[in-house]
Amino acid sequence: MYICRVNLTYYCFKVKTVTKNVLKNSLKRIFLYRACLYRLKMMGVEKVFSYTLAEEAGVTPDQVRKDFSEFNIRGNKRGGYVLSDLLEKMEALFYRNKEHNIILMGMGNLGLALSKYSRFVQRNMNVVAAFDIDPYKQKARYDIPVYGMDRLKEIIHRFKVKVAIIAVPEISAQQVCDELVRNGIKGIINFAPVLLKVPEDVVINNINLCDELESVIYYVHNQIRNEGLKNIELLYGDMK
Amino acid sequence: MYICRVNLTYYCFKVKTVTKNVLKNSLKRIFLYRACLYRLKMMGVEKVFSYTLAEEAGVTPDQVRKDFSEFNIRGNKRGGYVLSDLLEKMEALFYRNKEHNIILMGMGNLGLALSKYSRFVQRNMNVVAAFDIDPYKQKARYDIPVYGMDRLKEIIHRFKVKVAIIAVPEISAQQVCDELVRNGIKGIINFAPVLLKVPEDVVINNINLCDELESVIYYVHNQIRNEGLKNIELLYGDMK
DNA sequence: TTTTAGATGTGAATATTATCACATAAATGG
DNA sequence: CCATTTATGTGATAATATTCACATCTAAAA
Repeated sequence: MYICRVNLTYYCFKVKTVTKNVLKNSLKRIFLYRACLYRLKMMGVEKVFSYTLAEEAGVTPDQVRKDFSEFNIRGNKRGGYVLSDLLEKMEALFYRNKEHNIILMGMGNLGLALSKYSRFVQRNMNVVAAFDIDPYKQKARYDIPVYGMDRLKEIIHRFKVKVAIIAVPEISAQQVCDELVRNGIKGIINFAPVLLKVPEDVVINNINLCDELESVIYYVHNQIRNEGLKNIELLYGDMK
Repeated sequence: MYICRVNLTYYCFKVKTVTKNVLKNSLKRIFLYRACLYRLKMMGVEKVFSYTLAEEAGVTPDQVRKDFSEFNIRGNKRGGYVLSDLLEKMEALFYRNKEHNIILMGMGNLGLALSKYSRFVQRNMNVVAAFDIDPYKQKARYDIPVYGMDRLKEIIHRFKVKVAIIAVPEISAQQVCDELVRNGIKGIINFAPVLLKVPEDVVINNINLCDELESVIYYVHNQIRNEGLKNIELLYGDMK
């Protein structure tokens, strides 16, 4: 437990050392829990227990409590968790209270769709500008301004942008990525179907739509279910 | 090792029992390896070793070999792997040789973008039709035909569709999902930010764009890097 | 107010996953 | 053609993640 003072106010900190993977896995489930909690909230639920949430999320109650423990999210002994409290703590985890400015690279089909995705705004994530090399797109009217790459540096600095979305064609993705990194971007969501090379201090989250679809096809074809049996038999065929 | 005969040809099968999670994790990495291999192929590489691929994918050589072993993908002792062979085997894994008909639910911003996503076609995944309740969209001209829900059953049967993409608003996602399941759909990619409830034999792959973005923001803000240090310190602040 | 029941939070135990290490096989060179 | 080198493939081992179990605390009941 550490105590420090900022502007006449004392803050009390707890320091916890965890391995990065523990955090990653827990974090993924925190997203899951949050989705469940919003659903339960809609249904009028005000208080949840670890087993309520576990049931909804398809995990064990222990896992829920352990995950909460990981992020220092605490409930009431015997009293479970107050749903609104839980959600508040989770939103705080994701810096929801602060505003985040994001830029969008590429105004093709996907970029256009993302630029209109209103949910980002609902969650304090503002797509402040898009960039595209097509001069026509720079002139056309969209929900957000579209610039050429020449104004990238200026916009990133003005809006203190740290995170970018890459929705450009595969062929130019790495080049765009390098340019972003050069201008101080620290986090990237990449929709281009390539693995981008970035320095160690830049976080990349790849979303490959084809891969996602193919993995579903694989599961369907091999009849691998989400629930039920734990072990499966694989057949490897070879013509003789 | 099992041997069976089909149409005068003998097939030799190897049966392997694995836990579902091992398969899931390995499969995810197989996608990763495949992406790396395509990059290496573009660079003119023809032969790879487990350590070449490991380096590219950011895993250990042992992991690569173990994963290959899981899916019975075999190389040449001392000779590494012939790149084109590897890719062929991987594509076969994903039933790339067969055609897959897919339907798209919802022709909003995201649905429209997905309907134009040409890469699906390149990988033998055909979006044969879209569905939207908006009569205007049913009349308008798109790259693929857009129908009302009344024709869902007919199309699914005609094209033997097993996999669907849900890109409808959150509010109607569960309803659409139920309708799909009722008509025999066994795999779903869901872009609506809700957790869909499905029977055990239906596979769901949720892609939540906000969550993905938020997780990047979380990593950036907490300076959690992808590489480097294995342990991190978390600070949990409370005002005193 | 005291007791009781019931849920949390977390160290300990178990299960799972990744790494190690080496037997094995193939290409190369003498 | 044999020795040697080198990369694969996979059991054995180490590391990691999940589940168990229980001490702890609190809300409700008596």
